Amino acid sequence: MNQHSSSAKIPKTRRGKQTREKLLQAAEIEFGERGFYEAAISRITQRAGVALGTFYVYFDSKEEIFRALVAYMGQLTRKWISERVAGSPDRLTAERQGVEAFMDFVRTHRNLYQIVAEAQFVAEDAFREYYSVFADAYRQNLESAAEANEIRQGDFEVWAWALIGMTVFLGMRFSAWDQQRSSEDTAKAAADLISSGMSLPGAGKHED
Amino acid sequence: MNQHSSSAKIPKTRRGKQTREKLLQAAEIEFGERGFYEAAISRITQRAGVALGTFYVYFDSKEEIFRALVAYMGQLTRKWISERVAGSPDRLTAERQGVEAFMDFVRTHRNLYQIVAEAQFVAEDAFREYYSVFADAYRQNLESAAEANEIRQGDFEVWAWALIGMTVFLGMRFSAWDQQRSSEDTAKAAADLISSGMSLPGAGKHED
Amino acid sequence: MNQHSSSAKIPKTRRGKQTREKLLQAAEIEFGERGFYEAAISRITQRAGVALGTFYVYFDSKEEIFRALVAYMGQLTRKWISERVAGSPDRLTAERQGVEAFMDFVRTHRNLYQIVAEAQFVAEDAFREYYSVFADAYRQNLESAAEANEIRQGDFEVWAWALIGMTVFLGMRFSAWDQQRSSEDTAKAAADLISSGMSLPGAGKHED
Amino acid sequence: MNQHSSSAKIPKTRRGKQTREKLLQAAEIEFGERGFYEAAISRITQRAGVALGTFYVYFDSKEEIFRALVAYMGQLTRKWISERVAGSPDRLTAERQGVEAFMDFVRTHRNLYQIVAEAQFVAEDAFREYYSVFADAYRQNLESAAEANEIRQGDFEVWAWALIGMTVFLGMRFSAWDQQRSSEDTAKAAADLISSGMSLPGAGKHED
DNA sequence: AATGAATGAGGATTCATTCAT
DNA sequence: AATGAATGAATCCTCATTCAT
Repeated sequence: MNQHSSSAKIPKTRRGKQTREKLLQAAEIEFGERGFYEAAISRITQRAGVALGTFYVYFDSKEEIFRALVAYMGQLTRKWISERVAGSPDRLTAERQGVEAFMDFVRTHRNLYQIVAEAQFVAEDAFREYYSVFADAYRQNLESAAEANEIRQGDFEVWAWALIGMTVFLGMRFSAWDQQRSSEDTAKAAADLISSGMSLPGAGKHED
Repeated sequence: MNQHSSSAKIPKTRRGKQTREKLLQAAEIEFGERGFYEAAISRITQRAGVALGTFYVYFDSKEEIFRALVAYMGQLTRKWISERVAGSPDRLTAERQGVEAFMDFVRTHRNLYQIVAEAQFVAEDAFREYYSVFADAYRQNLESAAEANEIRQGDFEVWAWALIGMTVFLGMRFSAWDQQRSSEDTAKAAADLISSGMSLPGAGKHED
Repeated sequence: MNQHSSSAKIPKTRRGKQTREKLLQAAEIEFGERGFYEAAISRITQRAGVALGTFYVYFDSKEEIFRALVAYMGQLTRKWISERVAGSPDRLTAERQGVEAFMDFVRTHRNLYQIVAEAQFVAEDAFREYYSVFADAYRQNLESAAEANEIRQGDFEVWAWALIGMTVFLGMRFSAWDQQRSSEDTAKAAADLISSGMSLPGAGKHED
Repeated sequence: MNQHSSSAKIPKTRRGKQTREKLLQAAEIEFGERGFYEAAISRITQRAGVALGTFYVYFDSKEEIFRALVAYMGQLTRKWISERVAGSPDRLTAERQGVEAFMDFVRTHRNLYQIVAEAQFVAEDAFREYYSVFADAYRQNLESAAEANEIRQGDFEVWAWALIGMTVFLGMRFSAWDQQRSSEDTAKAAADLISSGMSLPGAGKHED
């Protein structure tokens, strides 16, 4: 199951597939550690244990493998989170679990987080794609939850992006920068804000 | 008012100050349009109308001027937002105005937004500084508001970063990527979420 | 009719011969369109519909197939021209027909012309061979014609090369570059010069 | 008088001009000896005694310096020939002197001849330009000569290209390939052909 | 202060050729 | 005969930085 998409140059033999995979793994490390611009193809091939030219047997350019990686990250992130969120009793619990899952994801895959973040500058379309997929799914979830009367109505398009931004920044601040707070704790505080808002308990809602 | 200054090489003559300013302005455009890595000092000096060597009269390196720019952006953003938020009757209104102000800031200074975002990879400390200043102020505001009984109690450290993340992503999505929605509209929806949360109106708060 | 052959690696099976032929044809296009240096073996094999490695079953190197092609061009050009010139009533008519034939050859086989011309740099010996064969034949024709009293005596060695040069440049200028003039017209003007020279009709010949 | 044209990147100091000139001279040797494709910028700069990067201070690319060289060759060739032909008593003598001059030019500047010839593949427009300038001048000379009654009327457009082709091939064959025949001798034989044609002395001219 | 020439390390990419299967 | 994966030398070009004037 060759997950990492690309264009042509698909290996036909088992050996080829293995080599491609080795390159992808090496690239993940190299890009994650040094960033796109400081990364060197030669270092990727060295890490992969193949000759420089071998890289170009499987990828057209440095940018192409980067994009392939971002797309792969998308799959990986979604899988990671959906597994962790699956089976939530309700939307609000799912929120908390989602934030926590993402924070743990960043802790576990710091490199991958770097790659996605830098895609904003290197391959903006891939970057947009990455988050748009999340946003779409998010919006649908919110709609479903509203229909199921688990949450109230709202502008879910905006909410989705707001929640993603919140999650990403919490992951950046409390997972990538330092890990002084537990993911669980942080997620709980975030879920509290999301579900109840900041206004005083007694205050009537929808006051605008 | 030489806003940008940072470390050494401070010009003494009036002419020197002008040249430095011209370089900073040129750098803002160049970095904003092409990003740090694709930007070239030679192009900055060309834009500024000075010789290549002149750059090194005022800055030690490419990174230094970039940092100076990020720091400057911090001042600019804070000024822009605080002006727009000043005089809010309450915290909740301030929230809405803050989001809207940031979104408009991104619309107006797209280049600057790029620079700050890329600082994450080029000058991480400057990037952290940029947001930490916001987060600290935010937390204090929340604390004050809670004391003034405008909002309820909460984990303001987390809330501050969550709110910043929301704002940044909404700015990215609905100001930088496309502007199909008005800032006002988007900010209102965000403020709605922030103040009241997603849970059903009737549901008792603080159920955890 | 394996016209192209040159040195080693001659295929024994029918299938082998076909493959070799396919490679030669693909090479003709590739070299003709892109020139020797910009041509790529991989593109030749792609065009031929075989794997990269297959190339080296039939040819030792890029240069070898190029030489084979130049030799083939020689045969082709001579055949084309001699057919068009055969049966000329006299040398002077043959001249005109020869120029015209070459010009049409260039129009019809623009790629081949490119290959021969570039051989000057890639395989100088093959290039010299190509033209020397023409020059030798040309000289002999002139000698025969002189003996048959169709033309006057002269330094046929030089004349032969001069006439070839004329023809090649006319083909280049008025067939390869643009075709604003008909081959017939151009050939007529050239033949006029060749047969009668530029000097005034009355002027005594052989004045030196 | 910076003869070698180019685009921008014009040196402003004396030192700069000298460096540019050194590069041009080194390039002439490198291109002449190895051809465009086998030539290496690094070898050019080595020969010129400057660092690799210095090349790009004065030229945008390998192709650009090559073009500059071809243009320069044009001036050089024209100057060489016109000096040698100046003062010819009549067109026919001028022809002989022209052929001889070109042949000697090739003997003396074998490298330059190579460069121009290869331009056909590397920079076709520069190549066309090179010969078109000659052809235009040639045609005008023939027209003037005809008006002065030194030669008869004819299709001078074609004649000009024919004469150039003749000259080039004689230069190639008897100056570049080997020098067994003297330029003088060869030119005389060529002039004989050009002025009187091949047809028998008695034969009426303009028989078509 | 300003200039602009010079530097050279660094890196992406191409491609002819080899070879195990 | 045919395949296609692997190789690595070769080369162009960029650009931050230095320095003499």
